[in-house]
Amino acid sequence: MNNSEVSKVFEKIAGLLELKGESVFTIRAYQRAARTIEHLPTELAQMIKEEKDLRQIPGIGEAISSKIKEMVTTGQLEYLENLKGEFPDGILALMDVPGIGPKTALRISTEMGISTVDALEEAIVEGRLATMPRLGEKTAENILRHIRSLRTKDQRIPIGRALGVAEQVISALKRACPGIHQMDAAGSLRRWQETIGDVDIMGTSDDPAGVIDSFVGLSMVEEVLVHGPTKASVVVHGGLQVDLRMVDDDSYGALIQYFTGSQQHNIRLREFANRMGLSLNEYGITDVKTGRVEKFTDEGSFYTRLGLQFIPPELREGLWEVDMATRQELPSLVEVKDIKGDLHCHTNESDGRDQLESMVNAARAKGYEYVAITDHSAGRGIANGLSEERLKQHMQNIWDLDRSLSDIKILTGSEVDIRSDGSLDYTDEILAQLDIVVASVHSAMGQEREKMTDRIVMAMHNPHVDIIGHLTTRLLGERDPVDVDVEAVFKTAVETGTALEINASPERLDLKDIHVMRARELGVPLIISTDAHATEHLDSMRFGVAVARRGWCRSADILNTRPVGEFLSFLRR
DNA sequence: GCCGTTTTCGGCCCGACTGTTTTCAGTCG
Repeated sequence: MNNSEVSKVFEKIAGLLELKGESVFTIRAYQRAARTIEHLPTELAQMIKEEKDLRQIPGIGEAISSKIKEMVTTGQLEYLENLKGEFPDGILALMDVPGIGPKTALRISTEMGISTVDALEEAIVEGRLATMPRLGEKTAENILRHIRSLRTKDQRIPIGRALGVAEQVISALKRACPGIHQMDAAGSLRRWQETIGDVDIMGTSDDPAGVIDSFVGLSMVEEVLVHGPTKASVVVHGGLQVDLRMVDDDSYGALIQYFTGSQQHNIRLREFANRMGLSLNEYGITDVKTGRVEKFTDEGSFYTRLGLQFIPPELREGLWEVDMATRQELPSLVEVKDIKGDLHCHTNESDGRDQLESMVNAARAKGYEYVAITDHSAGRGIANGLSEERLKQHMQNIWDLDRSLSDIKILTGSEVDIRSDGSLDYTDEILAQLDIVVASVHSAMGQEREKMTDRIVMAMHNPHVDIIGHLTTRLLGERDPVDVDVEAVFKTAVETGTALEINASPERLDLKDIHVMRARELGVPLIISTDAHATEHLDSMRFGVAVARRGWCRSADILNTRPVGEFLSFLRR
């Protein structure tokens, strides 16, 4: 069982314990464990293999630790099976509908004999649900709406799209309303989580009501859900929900802290504050004894008041960040401005849109010291991959351009296919002539775990391979990751000195955050590249940097923060 | 069920909204 499966089991247990009327603190303990495990960088199975004490993980004690061991070693959990037996089938599915909690689910199930969402929908349409005591028309209607929206819209959307929407909204409002003082996206977007449920925007202004009015009137707005004087919710084209909340300047710090979350981070922070005799909410910090409330115009002073180092939003997942901030031990995270070069770019010689010169000029405009041109190898026929002949000519063109420019070093490279048997798409002679070789999987993605792992490990043992591109080949919301033993790949990377790419394309984000965290722990060389297929894609670097930050990377953990000379000596090592 | 700069026992984040209600339970984030 992998971590996400274990996490889901604990979610289920929490749900069933709610139905059972178990202590809310027990329920909360399981929920917390589930969320923590979801964000854990290391596979629990790996930790057990290495005989690590699972109780080192925050929120995991004796009972949960032994349940994890049972699951990982036997593939099931007796406790869950027994618990399930106490309730009708399907009841957890009912609880997945927003608006239906344990109490309602139990009543629907026992009093009406309904155990599926479909049957529930039918009952509502026929008016049967509304006849139950304490469940009126409005409740029934509300549940129906949620059932239907669960079916019609994607739950979470990739961050690339959500960020685009948020930036459009913010810039449109700033243009329309000169009285805006501050305005930022909060929530999972500000934490740069890879998928986003809805967009939360906070702001302050001379004329909050005017800003709200402009917001609901934006051309991209399809439906207005709520429209009050300080808060509004809308649905924009594509079905994404956007909330805007306007507050007073002196509340802004506490508010954006609160709405940035995560919920788990806020809980940790509030527990910590409680031990200091302070109580936190979205309006400020209250001294419990005196009842005096302190307000904060910015988030930095909020954390400072608690005696904490500022915690970057990307770290706010409720793991160790609060503890480390108390000791001022949070790392200084890598930033976009630290990046000195992009190492994965395509031109129109293979499947890119723009010419070599354009791509290089775009990289120069970024102030990069180096850029690698890595068009596809021949095996990618569909991507207009380069034969050895064409590659040689392409290299010549790159050398010529490189000689004519003094402010940037252009590296000759290739994104070479790792074939299904682990061999590479170019001969070693050709690879040896390139400055940089990115090796990636583009085919036979359905291979079973062992074969896929061997295939990639074999490529890493080729001395010409510098970087493994987009390790899992996933496309967010479109294509699942391949099944690969990530731990084995990381160990090989350390042995062979092969770097792993954090592919910054917002469709990929591959490695993902928790993989980056684990890779960094193990000392895997990491680089961040955009995989640009057009000049504007070079802007995606910020997504890759965000993933690296979510993996707790400092600039020293990322190879392409090194100046050109140092980077070239890494390549020639 | 977890956890500790008061505690190995006795606490556990905090507030808002909604609906069917005469004071609140249920749900959500």
